[in-house]
Amino acid sequence: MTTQSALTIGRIAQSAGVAIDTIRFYEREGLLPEPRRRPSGYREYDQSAVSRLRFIRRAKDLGFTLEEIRELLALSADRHVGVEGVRERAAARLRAIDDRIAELQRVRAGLAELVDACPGHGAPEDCPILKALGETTP
Amino acid sequence: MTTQSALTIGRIAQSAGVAIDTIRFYEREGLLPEPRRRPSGYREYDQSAVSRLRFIRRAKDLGFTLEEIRELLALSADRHVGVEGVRERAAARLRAIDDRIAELQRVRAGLAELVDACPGHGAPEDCPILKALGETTP
DNA sequence: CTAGACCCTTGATACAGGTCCAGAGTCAAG
DNA sequence: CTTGACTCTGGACCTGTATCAAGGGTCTAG
Repeated sequence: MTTQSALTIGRIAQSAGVAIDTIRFYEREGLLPEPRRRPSGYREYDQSAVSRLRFIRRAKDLGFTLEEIRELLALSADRHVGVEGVRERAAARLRAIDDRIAELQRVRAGLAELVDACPGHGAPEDCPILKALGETTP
Repeated sequence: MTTQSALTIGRIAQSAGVAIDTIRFYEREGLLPEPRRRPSGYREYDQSAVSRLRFIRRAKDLGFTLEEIRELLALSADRHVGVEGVRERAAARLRAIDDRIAELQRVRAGLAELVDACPGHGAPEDCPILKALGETTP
């Protein structure tokens, strides 16, 4: 089903949509296993490397750090506690996102109030934004 | 009203709640004006330095970068276009926050769906989180 | 065979926003 | 005067996530 074609780093970079340097960087960082090498030293990949790169990209889009992704990858290979671990990490990430959203909404509310109250002209002393930031004029 | 007491860097660090090194860093970066010096070379501050440090801290809490804060500070000193500029920057920041919130909510929805669908046990092949990330088992 | 595209390694660089250190000088209290 | 806390400078270092360069070897199409 899967062709065991030998892919070069350039090819998998292309099909996964990441830079070649990034792939070598991920390898150094332990996110990608070290691939086979040709006698010349060229790295040789198969399709699974592309899958893994896509995994990484999507997880990054979900806001996981590379460190967390490393964990997820380790967990996903562990068929004992793997799935529980993965679900737990994902739930934790979800909570972190919720916290971040709440925080941003707080900040947003504060800032929106200031922007609304600011006439947009006049003396710096009368600007509620500057006032709220704690200054009148330096 | 305000005492013109000579404050050392340690004192203003204390009362503004930032590290001494950070103050020197802000000075180098042009966020704080260079203060007077004692003959010994010690920096001498007055209360306004504390205000400015608090300004910086609050603006940082609102998500402004140091670069943006530098701008805000420059604008706040400009009594011609100052207030308009400040209001505009604040409004831009508000829009950026809204964008970020929307993005996080998209991500959150995607992740929540996966977490809900994951049974939390069983084979990695059956975990929708891992599946969605593009892997079965490495 | 050759030209040009590709790949290798090592190490430097970038961004933001600091933090830490060494070695030396200064200040205030007792 | 001594002691301990404070400050000075200059520069190295940190995290995270890459990106780039130099100098060389390899592969493939024509």
